[in-house]
Amino acid sequence: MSVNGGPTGGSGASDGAHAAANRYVPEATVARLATYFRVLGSFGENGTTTVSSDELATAAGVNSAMLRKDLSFLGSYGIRGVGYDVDTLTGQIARALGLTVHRSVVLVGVGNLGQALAGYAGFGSRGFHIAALLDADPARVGTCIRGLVVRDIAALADVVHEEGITIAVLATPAAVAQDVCDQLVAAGITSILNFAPVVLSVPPHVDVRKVDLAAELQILSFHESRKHAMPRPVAR
Amino acid sequence: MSVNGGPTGGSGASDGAHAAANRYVPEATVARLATYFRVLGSFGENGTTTVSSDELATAAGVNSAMLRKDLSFLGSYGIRGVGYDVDTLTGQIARALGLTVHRSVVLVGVGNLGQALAGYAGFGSRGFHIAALLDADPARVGTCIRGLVVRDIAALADVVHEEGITIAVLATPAAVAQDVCDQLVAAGITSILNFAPVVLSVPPHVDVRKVDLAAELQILSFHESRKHAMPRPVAR
DNA sequence: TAGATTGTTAATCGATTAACAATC
DNA sequence: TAGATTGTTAATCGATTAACAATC
Repeated sequence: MSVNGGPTGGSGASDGAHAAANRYVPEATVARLATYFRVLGSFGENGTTTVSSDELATAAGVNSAMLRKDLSFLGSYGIRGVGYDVDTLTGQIARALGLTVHRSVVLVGVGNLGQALAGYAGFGSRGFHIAALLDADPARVGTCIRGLVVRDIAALADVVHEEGITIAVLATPAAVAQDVCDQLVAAGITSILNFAPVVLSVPPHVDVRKVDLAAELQILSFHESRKHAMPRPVAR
Repeated sequence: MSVNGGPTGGSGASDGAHAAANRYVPEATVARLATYFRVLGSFGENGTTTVSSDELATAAGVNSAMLRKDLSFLGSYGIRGVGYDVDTLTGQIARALGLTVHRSVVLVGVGNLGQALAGYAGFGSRGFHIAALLDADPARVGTCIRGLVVRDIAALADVVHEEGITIAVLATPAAVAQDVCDQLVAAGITSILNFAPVVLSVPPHVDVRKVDLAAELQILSFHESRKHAMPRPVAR
């Protein structure tokens, strides 16, 4: 399945005014829905009940035409001349993102980065519960991190089945990431958030998203070079 | 400037066989160059001296036509019928990404995630040096993390000027991220890697890339919903 | 009604891919 | 030369944007 991109399969079926339950949603739109969801949360906390596409787009850092197009994939939940009801829209985006069902994740690899992820408050506050921590290092197994006992990677299949987990966060060293990934897939995991700087091979039914911290800096470095580069002489 | 996207400005100028120093490079290509660079590193460590576009593309998880097109933006460094020399190509990508000059970064916010980033070996091994750690919390200032003393955020301008830093990693709480961002920009930072779940406002000459961990899980959640969704009855 | 704002269309733009001539 | 593989073209595909009719 797609690795940080590629279209989201769906029907192209007909639809009534609100019958948008399962429409095709472009991958680029899905990524932005997560941003809209977060920004809507801030509006809600402020007590704002209604937002226009212009206000929401500005807060999310996108063009308002794009915002309206994105939202149109979910259905027609705005009111012309008025805007969007914050609560209604929040709920619809939550539904679209699958956040209305409880989602537990397993975190594999509690080294430097894994420990930080285990303690990252942003997961909990935004709909995800880290249900288990796993590691292969006997020195780490049995230790307690943020109230969770680190279990042996051998318990993976048990943990996944007991808790009904389908999403894993992979934060192991690069050298063992593919091996652990294979174990995750064998245990029934179908979505992986990969922090190890390797390209994972997975079967087609498994989604992988990768976060490559050094690559992000390299991309910034590319733009830095351009900013400070001497203009080239024009070709004669 | 672009926020995780948007084209990279450049000339469209003519070029000889190897005169690719400053050509326009699409943003999507820049992101993949970082992957090619890492994969080429592995080939080099293995002692491989030559790779074909097919081998490199497979290892990088992309189509070989796309790989060749990506590389063509850098110039013409392959040999028809043979492939690419690993060292030559590695060097050319390093040059394109601006990794041939030393790049120091400043990390602001040494909380849970910031501490992990400070200790993340992947930065150092892939061309970046964390030159300073800053925090606003007096309880953290003066502590030592991975051999670096945490300094007060008030020292930002000094640190940036002393070390010639233009890239910052922002790992503060969301509530203060925009304020700290403004300080970074005022101090002369022109590239920011943002881990705080907020949309940052920056002037046009500043690049921001964001890493939103919860958003990544939400995107996976979206696809999970689709995988397990009941097929909708066909409209009558 | 007049003003405001949505939802959608159509144009544009950028990215991906297959195919193949060039050439090692 | 024959075989292999690059670099580039052109077609396709998907994403973004401006503009505006629909409608609250």
